Amino acid sequence: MVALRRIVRLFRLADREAEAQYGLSAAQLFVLHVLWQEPAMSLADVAARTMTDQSSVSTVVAKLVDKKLVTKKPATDRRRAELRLTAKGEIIVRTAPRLPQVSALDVIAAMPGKQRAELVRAFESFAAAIGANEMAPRMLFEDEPARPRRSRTDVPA
Amino acid sequence: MVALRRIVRLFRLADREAEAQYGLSAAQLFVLHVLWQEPAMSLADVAARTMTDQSSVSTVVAKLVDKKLVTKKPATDRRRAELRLTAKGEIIVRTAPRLPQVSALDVIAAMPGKQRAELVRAFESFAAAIGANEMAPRMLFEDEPARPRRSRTDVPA
DNA sequence: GGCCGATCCATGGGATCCCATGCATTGTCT
DNA sequence: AGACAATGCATGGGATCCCATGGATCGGCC
Repeated sequence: MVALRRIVRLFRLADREAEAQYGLSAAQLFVLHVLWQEPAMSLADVAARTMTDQSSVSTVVAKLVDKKLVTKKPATDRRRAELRLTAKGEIIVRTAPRLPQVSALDVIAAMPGKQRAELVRAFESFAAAIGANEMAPRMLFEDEPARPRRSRTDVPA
Repeated sequence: MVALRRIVRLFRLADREAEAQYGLSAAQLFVLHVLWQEPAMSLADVAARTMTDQSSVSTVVAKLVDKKLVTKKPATDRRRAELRLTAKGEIIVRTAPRLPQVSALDVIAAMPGKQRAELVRAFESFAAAIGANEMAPRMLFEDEPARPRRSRTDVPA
């Protein structure tokens, strides 16, 4: 369906204005935004909230720490790191152009309630119909049996 | 919105079964599917239909040609190449697991007409609301003024 | 305290994606 | 025929994404 493909592509071709002005990629800006909403108690927390893999977030966050936009403080559990915006990072989130993913939420919030409910219902029924919801629980920290560590022997047949 | 993010993630974590069995990535399988629907008169044609960049398609198609799943034949205009599936490629498209992007279309086709119309309308109004449609015309070969060749001086400010 | 399984994150490897650019080809104009 | 702008694709560079894995840390059990 063309509309869905366009949406996906828009999200992919995220605004380059932030990059031109601030030297930030869309992924970096998205992580900044996520931390602006709430600091994270771990990298895995960020990964869950951005719905990307831990290893991807590790790389992006490292760059943001380099740029002094994010601080990374060892937690009590020394395997973890607490992540929050620096003052500089906060200014950037406030002044940088909005990512499509972020401004889309504004569009939805501004919708009349009835229309918004319809839209949400349509999206959710579609996500259920194509099995997208079965991908999510692992990422959303819902109660789940521990997932076996990934290995070659666990590759689905 | 969670449902939409789940959908996007599902598409990203495309089925790994094809990869395990056939050594094909989701992108490769998607291109096979697109060529199965109709051979392409050029790489740009494939790029438009997959809504990805020409350079990405160039790489993916090169690999499919290597694997003898696609043939690449110079066209009359020697800048272009005509692409079509080999017999081997056709067998694979028929027997390989369906990509979520492809099976999603089946889900939609199987919907009752009223529900389908609602869903399509929801997606299209959302796409319009977030400006996704303004990204697309260039890719869809619609009549448009020629886009200037990309160069550093054309980077949006 | 020692052992072991579980967990967290950094890192490697590979693929894909985009933008930019070079080179070959084509079409148009003089 | 020659010049030039436009077009198509391969390729380089960089970023991100995922899976796999290693090393450090933690928690539970003996």
